[in-house]
Amino acid sequence: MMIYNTMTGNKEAFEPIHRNRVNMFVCGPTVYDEAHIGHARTYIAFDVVARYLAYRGFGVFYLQNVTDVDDKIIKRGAELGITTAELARRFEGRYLEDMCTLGVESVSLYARATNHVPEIIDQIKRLIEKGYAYETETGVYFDVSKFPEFGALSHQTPDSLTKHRIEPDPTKRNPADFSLWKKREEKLAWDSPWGKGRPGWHIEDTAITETYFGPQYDIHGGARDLIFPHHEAEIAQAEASSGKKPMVKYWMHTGFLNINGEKMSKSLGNFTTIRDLLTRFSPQAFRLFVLSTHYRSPIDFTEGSLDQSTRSLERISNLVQSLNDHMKNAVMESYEADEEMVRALESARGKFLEAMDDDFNTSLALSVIFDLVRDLYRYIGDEKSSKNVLSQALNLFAELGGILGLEFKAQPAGKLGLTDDLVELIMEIRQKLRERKDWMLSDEIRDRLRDLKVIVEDKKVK
RNA sequence: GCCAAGGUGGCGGAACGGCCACGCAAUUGCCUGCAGAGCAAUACCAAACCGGUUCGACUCCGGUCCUUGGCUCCA
Repeated sequence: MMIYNTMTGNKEAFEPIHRNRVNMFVCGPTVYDEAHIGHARTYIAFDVVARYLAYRGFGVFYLQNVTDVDDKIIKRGAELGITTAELARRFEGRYLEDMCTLGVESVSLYARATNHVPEIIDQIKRLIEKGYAYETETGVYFDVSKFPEFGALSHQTPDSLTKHRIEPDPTKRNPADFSLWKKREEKLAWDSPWGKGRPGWHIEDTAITETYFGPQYDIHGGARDLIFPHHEAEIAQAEASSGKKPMVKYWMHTGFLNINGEKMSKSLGNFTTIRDLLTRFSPQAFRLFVLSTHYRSPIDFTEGSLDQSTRSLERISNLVQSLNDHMKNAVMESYEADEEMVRALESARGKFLEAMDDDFNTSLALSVIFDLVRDLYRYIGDEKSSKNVLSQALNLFAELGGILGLEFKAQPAGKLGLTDDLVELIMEIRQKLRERKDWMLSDEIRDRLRDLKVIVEDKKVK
């Protein structure tokens, strides 16, 4: 199994530190606002990574932080006139709901920054003791000049990192030095050896990973924009405080999600939240959309491509529906075509896993599924299908769908405010009309139901 | 300026030194009472441009042009 490692810029054979256990950390959200579809892209991608590792027999511990202390949270809380804790809990709750809707269910533990302040303080203390950090009137800073590897992940040398957009704190020795502890006399503050204050941006992640994983672990993930400075800072803090290198064996980064070819940002007004997305498209269609591009590539969100994904998903769901229908009438017989079909099923699984083994190539893995879909349509089109083959096929779709977090099921009618029984009743009456060849009325029923988003697809009248 | 990724058919999007990706959309045929679903077939040289290597390049090498992202807010 190969994983592309941002640190080395190469695909590397995946070998966890502890035989078949995988410790994996992905940077979670700062909970000051609704989660957007960029978050969704990244977390769906890593959900599939975790699912696949588990499928491959690894014991996966997937840890994610929730940053609930930050300038933006404080600012937003003040705007809304609520405490930072209230604000953070509100958006944390909404974030978890969104993830649940999107089928992101592989995370083993969510860890709040504010629940790990003692560990954060402890780590900062060690950094000062070892001479990697220094205190000024405004806070505690990491001295980048003491850590020559700073910049390795983003492939930059420390002296090239002199540009800055935000005016650096004047008490810092070097503009590239970053904050570990901010001295603040605000409501949201903790006691520390350096007086009241709160953690800097990067330290919560290394304190959390050290708590649960120790100084070294297997996979650290996040979106590309976190490579610098966030992940560089994490490496510096963790490796300097523990003395162990490397902190992380495999660095994985997802590509950005753009909207209509533009970066998503509040100032451009193209900021789309997960909730907004889900009023227009199904979570499953969005997952398919995300997985049809490799996780490292940028992906462009447009209405058109989501429509495409919706239809693509229907192609698979329609097949699974047909397989289930055939199951009802199938007999325990075997046919000539069976052997070939069973071989195709096995071969599809093999190719699917081969694609996933190659740095989680979900796009290629999906093409294997679509090839199989066509083969199965051919198979059941011959009207001779054995129960054995059909159930093997259905099991395979459940198995592979489970890896991708896709269910391949038709939308249930219940969601539309109609009970299944009522729809069944209408179907039965309409079927009688069709037997009498009352096409006018049966077509009208079909059209009217379509207006209600109930799609009727007829088979041959016997 | 520095660093990184990339330019593939009408669209989305993979792999690969020579063979059909796959999906969506389109056209035709089959099937169907019709529609849908589905099957089959078709789409002039699909590969940003210019050189080179090679029997052969979308795929390798060199150069040019362009796009996007990061450079301490950011999944």
